[in-house]
Amino acid sequence: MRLKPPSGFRDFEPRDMILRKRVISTLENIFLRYGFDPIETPVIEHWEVFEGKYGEEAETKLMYRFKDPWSDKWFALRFDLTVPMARFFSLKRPSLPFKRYHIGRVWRHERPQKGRYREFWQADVDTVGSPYPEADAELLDLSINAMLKLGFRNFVIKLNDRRVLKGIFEEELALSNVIEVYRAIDKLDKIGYEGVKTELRKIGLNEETVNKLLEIISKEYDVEKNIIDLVDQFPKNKNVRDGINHLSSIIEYLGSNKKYVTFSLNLVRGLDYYTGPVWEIILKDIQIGSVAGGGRYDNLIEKYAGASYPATGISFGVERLIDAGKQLGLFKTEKSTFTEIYIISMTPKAYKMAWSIARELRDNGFFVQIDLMRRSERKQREYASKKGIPLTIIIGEKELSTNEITIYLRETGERITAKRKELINVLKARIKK
RNA sequence: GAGGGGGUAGCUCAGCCGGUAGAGCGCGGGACUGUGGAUCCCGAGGUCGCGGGUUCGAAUCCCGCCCCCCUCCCCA
Repeated sequence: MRLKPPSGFRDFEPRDMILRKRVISTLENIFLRYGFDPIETPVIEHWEVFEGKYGEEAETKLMYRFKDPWSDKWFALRFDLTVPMARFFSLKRPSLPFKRYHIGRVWRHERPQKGRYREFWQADVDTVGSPYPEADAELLDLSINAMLKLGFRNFVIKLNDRRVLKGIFEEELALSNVIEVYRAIDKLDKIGYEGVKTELRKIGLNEETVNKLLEIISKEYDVEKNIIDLVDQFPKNKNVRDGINHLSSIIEYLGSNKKYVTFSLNLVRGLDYYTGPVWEIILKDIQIGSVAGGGRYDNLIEKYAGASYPATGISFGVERLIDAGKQLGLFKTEKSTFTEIYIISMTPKAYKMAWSIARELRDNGFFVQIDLMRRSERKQREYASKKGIPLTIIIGEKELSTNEITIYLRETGERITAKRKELINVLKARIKK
């Protein structure tokens, strides 16, 4: 019997879960501040729901799909949370704008490596109904706040627009194999200009086109002013103009937060459903890929709903945030229990008193443990301190006779004596509830 | 799918010019009899990834397979 989970799947110990829950609730709290509400959808969907949404490679190689042996129907595990949301929206037709978040697992059958798993959590935030840049800007603003709240400082949001790419490469340069070209320029950060040059030649572009292309993508475009240059370069192209205008508006709404944003003509993103602005959050100090990604997908929902609904969203990669935060020393997995109080009993008689105190404390909302192993007082104390339980209560003959309780605070080594009747209040002063 | 590294106790690993297994941590218990995350003692736990070959004898040498990690690809 193999006890290890399948490749790319993981078990989480309490110490892992305590950190995960903290990260997730931080994100959730930010989402709520911007007025997004939670939904849940099933982990599997009918295959047809996913068909034609993500692109060829995702569908043929990366999705977990299977034929249900009982019904003979094709199903698949969800690949992201955006497409299930689109289905959900089309079924329920909530009022607009529909602002929802969804934190849950998704599955991708890729080769696992650092920061990449086959089962991982996404924290996805989307707005349906608004075609305007303010909806995109709100998500970027939210993202910046979320990153800051988690403790990240040195990050950048790379921003681009699919229409700009389309206008320049498909219309102006009339390239036929754009997908390959996009892939090549997407690698710019990794392999540099010379690397991209080699890739483009490999694709079969002539030298003139290669040079022109490199000239365009190698320019540093300032998010406020110089992106307008692009419009000047292609004055008659509507897609370029629309894209740039949209991006300019987003930047304007961001105000001082625009310092976290950079215009990246080499940002492409793989998923097929994006139609306008796209973005990715990159950590500068750490090589882990992007920790979040998203964009506008104005045509996706129409495939389910019949009518057109513009939408935009972003997904945070929970494991990447955690892995990166751990590596940067922002997060620690030292806590292995939520328990706040351990009650040590010295004798069987004292154990009865300990039991009744435990009940009282639990009734008052404290997280309490008491010995269940009939262990010695010494072993109970060892257990409490090994688990990192911050507060210990000791019950022995002395307490039984005087009706006073001894409280030991592990971190400071401080000892407090409290009358039995005042115990709850003394504890409440020490542990915020 | 391609390349690299690795699989020995729950974890991290040592042992590998062949003589059927060790450490540290962890885990369980005890001494210490009330404020000690201490110290000391004892103990449990391993088909040395799987199968075959060479050999009197294989964790160690040879072959095949499986799995894990890293990189590429792609992405969160």
